[in-house]
Amino acid sequence: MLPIQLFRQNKDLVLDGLKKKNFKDLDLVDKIINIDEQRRKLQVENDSISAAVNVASKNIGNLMAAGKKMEAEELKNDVAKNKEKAKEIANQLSELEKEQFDAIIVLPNLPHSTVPFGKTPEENEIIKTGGIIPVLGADKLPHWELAAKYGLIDFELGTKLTGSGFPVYMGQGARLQRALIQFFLEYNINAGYKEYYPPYMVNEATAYGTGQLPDKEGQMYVTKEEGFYLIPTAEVPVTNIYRDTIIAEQDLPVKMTAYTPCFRREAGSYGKDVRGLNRVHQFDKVEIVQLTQPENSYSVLDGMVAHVENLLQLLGLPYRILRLCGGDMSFASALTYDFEVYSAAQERWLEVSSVSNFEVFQANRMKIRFKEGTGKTQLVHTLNGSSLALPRIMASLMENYQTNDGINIPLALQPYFGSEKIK
RNA sequence: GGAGAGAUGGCAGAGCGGUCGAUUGCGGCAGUCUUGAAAACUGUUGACUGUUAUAGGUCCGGGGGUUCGAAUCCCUCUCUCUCCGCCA
Repeated sequence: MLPIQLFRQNKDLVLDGLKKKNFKDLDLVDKIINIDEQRRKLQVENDSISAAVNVASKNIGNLMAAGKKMEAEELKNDVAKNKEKAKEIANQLSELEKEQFDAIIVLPNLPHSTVPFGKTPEENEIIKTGGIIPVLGADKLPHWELAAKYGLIDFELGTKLTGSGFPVYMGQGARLQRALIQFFLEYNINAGYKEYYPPYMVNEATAYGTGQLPDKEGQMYVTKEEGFYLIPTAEVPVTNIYRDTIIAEQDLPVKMTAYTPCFRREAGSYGKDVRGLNRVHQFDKVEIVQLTQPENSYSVLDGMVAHVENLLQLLGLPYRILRLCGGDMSFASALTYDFEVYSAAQERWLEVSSVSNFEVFQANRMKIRFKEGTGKTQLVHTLNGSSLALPRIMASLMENYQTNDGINIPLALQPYFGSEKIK
């Protein structure tokens, strides 16, 4: 949620940002500013009545103690009148507050100045390409066929147990999955991230904090009795660890990592997009989250991008890094870099990580603040990224490293996997 | 699932209708003393809103009520703890 101060101080900045994000309903900005002015006027009125009532109440107490009952009664009448007026104002006030909130909550975050203009994924900016795309023979197989050939993943079995999009990993496939999780976590921990193992279900307040609610309600699974949401990413519980807290400045940056399964309903997808591991309802991911001072957040973002890039290099996968355009960015993000790896049998790029700076957008909702040296409290910037999402890494590893007699395991992964090759 | 107790500032813990945003202790910060540190002593130490700045207003788990006035009384919800039952 955008801080209201921004509207008062820099309306043009808000408007320009919203345009870049292709937000249509720009009239909301003026509406919010108007409401805010009215609201504050009423607030002042309300406060002065409260002040009068407070003084009168104290006087009544004193008069009663002095035995001047008549005068006390008179004052009581005054107070009663004031309170009637106050009630009216309070009603208007809460109405305005709600109106303001409803208007401001639907506004997306403002994009960073480096975010390119654009509406569709095609307009994302490719800022870097790395690694070498392997040359495969004509008999190359897509990962779903490799999965069947070596008995690594059973998609139909998952359909039997649950439904489509819930693959069952088995044997060497399950082991590869476990090895990747371990590898990613260790890599993050070595870079100074603290490991967390959070709940896989969260309550409404938590889902709201990171912006899943009210924006993406339909994308999450919900439990029937409790109304808990199955997490679509570890970002949700992990960032919320610091909800409603004031962090000492010397404890920044806070660096957290967590492995969790992720659950996404992803209604409306079809065709080659959902084939095999390309898009599933349950998948594993290792996430990194940082909370920082505002002035550091963009260098921290660069650091996280380098961190994820290095991980892909260790796996020897061909990758590219995209800076998302305004129209393709998520609701809450100010700047997002997507990482895609090339899956050499499908001959397509697959998104495996998304690294974003949310600036104060999430922190404002969650009231995550820090205390400066001067004693002033202000909102932190929140950042997160995947390092990494598992299924598409699996897909690309399988396809790119396939040989006639098996699938090679990259060197960096071998200590975790326990052998050099899947046969 | 059954029975009982409780939720107050970073933590511990008082307050049970009026000058309480809240006694006190610990912790934190600053100072005195010291070559330095510790100890001791002194002072200071919540958040939000708001004003040019003062001021003012709000907040004692959430919501509602009684009252001129509520942390204090009533209702309700949520959560925590203790005991019993059940269970991996």
